[in-house]
Amino acid sequence: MLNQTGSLDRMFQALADPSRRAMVERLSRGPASVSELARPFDMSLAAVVQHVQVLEASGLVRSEKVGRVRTCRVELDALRSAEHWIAERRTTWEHNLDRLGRCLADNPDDLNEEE
Amino acid sequence: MLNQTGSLDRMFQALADPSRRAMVERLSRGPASVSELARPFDMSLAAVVQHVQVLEASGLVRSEKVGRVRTCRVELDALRSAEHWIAERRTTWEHNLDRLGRCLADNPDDLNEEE
DNA sequence: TCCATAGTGAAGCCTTAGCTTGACTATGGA
DNA sequence: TCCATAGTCAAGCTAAGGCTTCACTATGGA
Repeated sequence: MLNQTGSLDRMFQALADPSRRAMVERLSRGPASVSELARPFDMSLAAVVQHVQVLEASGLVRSEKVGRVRTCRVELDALRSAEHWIAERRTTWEHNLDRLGRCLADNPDDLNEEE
Repeated sequence: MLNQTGSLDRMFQALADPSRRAMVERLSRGPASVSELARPFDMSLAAVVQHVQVLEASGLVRSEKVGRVRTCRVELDALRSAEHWIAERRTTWEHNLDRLGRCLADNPDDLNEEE
């Protein structure tokens, strides 16, 4: 869990590209070869391979080659940790708003501070 | 909800930078001015302003200027929708693994298909 | 044995990101 | 009224990102 900064960088960076998100989307429905991943795209195979490499470097996807076919699948833990980072900030902020709300409800005069 | 592709691009892109994540982190603990956001960084104010603009364009942060101070705060909905995208893929894949597991448990002979 | 399939690797190209600096514009307190 | 504060705007620079093409390397089926 230490120094996850770089890995979060790579994960969010990986998810920032619509083609790569589409690939993750596809892989969430089951493993696929690079060529299968490439099918929906109007893009060279080489480009798709590069996207897969980015996804793999980010930890979001794992792949292994059997014969001449490289099969890719999503990596649950990485998905979880990206989700978790966001959830943490969200809930922190939600609790803040909550406290603020209760505070305002308790002291209705404080809308304009110190007035 | 339609055509959220571009906005997801911008959100994940925004979260891909460690400085910007640190700013979101800071803002999740409460609103802050641009200068406050800048304080922890060894970076020009202008650079920080540009980060804030990226965050704002992504929808993750909202800001408003009062007097000469621009106050920033995180936007809950955007945070939720980024989180949601990941959660969807994750659960889809989790259910897949689940089904696979049950399937293998039911037909222990299918480990090598068709053999 | 031959050919089509499935990738790999490297070079190059153009665009975008993440800064910097320097000049400039409100604001607001002493 | 003046000056420090808090931003804003615009160049410009370097590096990274997202492609392409082309040449090349297994594999596996007919």
